This record gives sequence, C-alpha cells and structure tokens, in this order.
Amino acid sequence: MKILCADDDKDLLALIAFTLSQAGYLVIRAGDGTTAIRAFASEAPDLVILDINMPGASGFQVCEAIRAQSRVPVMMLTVRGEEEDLVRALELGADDYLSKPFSPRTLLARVKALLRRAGMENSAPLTAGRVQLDTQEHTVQVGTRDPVRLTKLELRLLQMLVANAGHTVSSDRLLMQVWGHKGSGDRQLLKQLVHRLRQKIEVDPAAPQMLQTAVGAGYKLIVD
Amino acid sequence: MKILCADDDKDLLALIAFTLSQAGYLVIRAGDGTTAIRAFASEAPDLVILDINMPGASGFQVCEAIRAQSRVPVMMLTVRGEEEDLVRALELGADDYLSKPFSPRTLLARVKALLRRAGMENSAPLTAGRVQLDTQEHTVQVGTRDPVRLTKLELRLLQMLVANAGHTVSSDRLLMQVWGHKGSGDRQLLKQLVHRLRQKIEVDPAAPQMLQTAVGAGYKLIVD
DNA sequence: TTTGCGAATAACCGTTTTATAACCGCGCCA
DNA sequence: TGGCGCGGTTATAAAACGGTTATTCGCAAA
Repeated sequence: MKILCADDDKDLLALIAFTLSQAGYLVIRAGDGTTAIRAFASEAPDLVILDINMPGASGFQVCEAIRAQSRVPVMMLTVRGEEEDLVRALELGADDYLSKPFSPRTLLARVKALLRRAGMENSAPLTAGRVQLDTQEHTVQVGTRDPVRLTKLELRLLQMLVANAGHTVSSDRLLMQVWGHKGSGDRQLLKQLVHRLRQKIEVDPAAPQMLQTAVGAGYKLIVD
Repeated sequence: MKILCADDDKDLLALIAFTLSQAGYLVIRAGDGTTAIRAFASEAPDLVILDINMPGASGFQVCEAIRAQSRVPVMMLTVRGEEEDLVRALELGADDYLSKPFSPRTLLARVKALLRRAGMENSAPLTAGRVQLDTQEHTVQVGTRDPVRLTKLELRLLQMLVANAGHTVSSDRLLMQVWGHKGSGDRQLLKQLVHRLRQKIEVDPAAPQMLQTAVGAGYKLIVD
C-alpha cells in the first residue's frame, strides 16, 4: 500500500513517514505542492496526505489536480481553527482532514479508516456502465464505439459525472470541481462545456441520452 | 429531518451546516446560547448539536433548558481533554458528544446513529409519510405516483413543510426560509407558490388534502 | 511568424420560473 | 350594507435558465 505525503515541515513529514512505514505502508514524500503533483503522477499512490499550506502549490491546488484525474482518498492536514479551509477542501473532493497537532495514533486510525472506506479495490474507478475514461490518454470510450479524445476541462467534467453516475450533480459543484472557483458568470462556461461534451459522446447530441440535464438542479450521467 | 446547530464559531458552524445539509438534513443555525433556546422553541428540531462554550448561554444551560421540556437527542461538542465537561454534559442529559476537532464524516455517522437510537431514522432524511423529497434531483414522490419535478422555490417550501410535517408553519417563517427576507408585499408570492405546489402534489388541487392552510396562521403538511 | 486548438466572452433564441398585478369570493364587523 | 382583510385564482410581465452559435483571446506547436 503506497501513501503519498506532502508537507513542507520536514520534521512533521518525518514523523508521519515514520508512523506510517512503521505500520507497514510505503511512504512517498513530497516537500512542496509541485513535487507532490509530480510524485502523484509517477507513483500512483493509494492514498494522499496533503498539508494545506505549502510552497509551490497549496494543498488545495494539489487536491484539485489530483481530483482531475483520480478518485484516490485524499486527507488534508490543517491548522486548528481554519474551518473555512476545511469547507473548501471538502468541496474540492478531499475525503477527510486532520487538524494539527495530531497524535500518530490518530493519524494511523484515520488512514486505516480511509483505506477501508475506499475498499482499496478501486477496481476501475473511472468507468460507469458503458462509459470508460482513460485519464492517461484523455479519452472516453462509450460501449464499443471508437475512443474519443477529450480536452482537459471536458475530462474533468465527465470525471465528476462518472463518479456520480446516476445521480445529478449540481451546477455549483461542477463549477467548483472543474474550474476550482464559483464565479457567478461562469454558468456560461458550464453550459458550453456540456454542449461540447455532448457533441463528443452522444449519438444524437440534440436529444441527449447519457448526459441529461436536471432542470434547475444540474446534470447527470445516465448509465444502464 | 430538522437539526438545530449552535456554535459561536462561524466557520465551524458553516462546516457543520454544509455537511448536514449535504446529507439532506434541514439545518437551523444559532450563533449563541440564547438564540439556540429561542430557535429550539420555535423550530422544534429533531436533534440538537450544541457547543459547550458559547456566549449568551453555555451549552450546558441550553441543554438544561431543552431537557426541561423535551427528550430530543442532544449532542455536545467539546474540546479535547476536557473530560469533566463531558461528565457534566452527560449528567445534564446529553445523549452523545463529539470532541473537536472532528471529521465531517464522523459527525454525520454520529448524527445518524443518534437519530437511529431515537427511533427517528425509520426514513430517509427528507421524508414525511408518503412524501419523499430528493433535494439532489429536485423532485418529490408522493406514494407510488411518479416523481414530480420541483423548482428551486417549490423545493424549499416543501422542504420546510416536510421538516415540520403535521404542524402548521407560519407564513412569516416560510417567507423567511424560502426567500430569506420578510418583505411586506411578499405574502402574494407565498400564496402563489403554494398554489403552484398544490398543482403538482395534490390529487385534486382545488380540495387540498396534504398541503392545508391554517387560516390566519400559515400552512401545514398533513401526512397519515 | 503563422497556425491551430482549447478556452473565455458574448450574443441570440425559446422555454421555464419568478414577480407584479388584478380580480374573485368569503367571513368579519362596524 | 359596505368596507376590509384574507386566501385562491388567473393573466401578464420580467428575469433566469438552458441550448446554440459566432467571435475573440492566449498559448504552444509547426
């Protein structure tokens, strides 16, 4: 089991690494955000622990980048009393958080819980029904049709929909996950992106079968 | 299912509210003890979450006041390592406690456990009798009838009524919850909204069975 | 440099949803 | 009896929403 830990506090990082490797996990370390993102791509860890305040890229940015291509469990480390950070982290798709200072015992318990929860047999995290995402190639394949290339934003959008296949995802949530912020004028971008995505994955884009809109609520991906 | 949350930490309150409403609960907020007591009286929540340290009235006092008139489940929030607080809280009749910091997931699990223990859980968060709300899809389903799509305002109104099923809710409170303000001319909007909602959920909208009006007071949802 | 592509900005259309307004009927009470 | 408040209903105007298309911008590859 491979765990990626990112924190700019060398001592804390060492403590975390020690605790986890003691428990039998393989720990990958990153001292800043950009390193973390790179490490994530090259190591494909089973779980990620991110400090929020880091040089390079903040924990938020790293989390966002990771969520753009994977659903691995992400745990955020925060300083106590920064609850608004938490809201943001969770909205970005983090699965749990731990506020500093924490005991190694707590850390371990939470890590185990998170891994258990993830089932760890993430089997094929990026498929739903006949829809198959390939984040490496940036492509989707629907049924036996030819794979279609997707842009970065299209991929992120579809990823969110695949992850919640069958349930509608609110526009706000999509906005947040795809662009990382919730500007008011950005509704336009979403409907455009949906439009482009439909052109690519629907048999008849004018009468969408898979990417349906839930009026007033958001969008959802229908899989049989 | 209605939950009253009292905490003077705005950010934490926001986090709690976010977590719970995400899970489909209707959250009533209070920023201090006295507000909490007043809100408890007017809202009759199904569960109460209280911070111990609050201006106005402490969590202890609020808990005591609530216990003087109700057996509703109460969960206390404590800071870690203040065990004597816990003892006192439990003696005052609190049903559970959670020490900060806690993860949203934990909170949700404990809340559900508490509701289950109280026997309130028999249904999903937002159902009352044969009425089933789906806040994600923006739909209601009544009995075995086909689900009906609701607009944003209709959903909020119905949510309020479902949370108070069987009891009449004053027009002012509905106005407040649905529109967020209490303008004078807005009575018109309410009666119109009620009208539209009846068209959607009543068998015979001209003779409402479920969404009944309490003349001079407000409206109430009748469930068997 | 030009070209090409993804993304952002903007505008248009038809539909749905919400707000404004008026009218109806009823019970109440001076 | 007539004025008044209240709730229900209907009509219409205004705003928001979703789909679509065209244009512009920024950037990196050719």
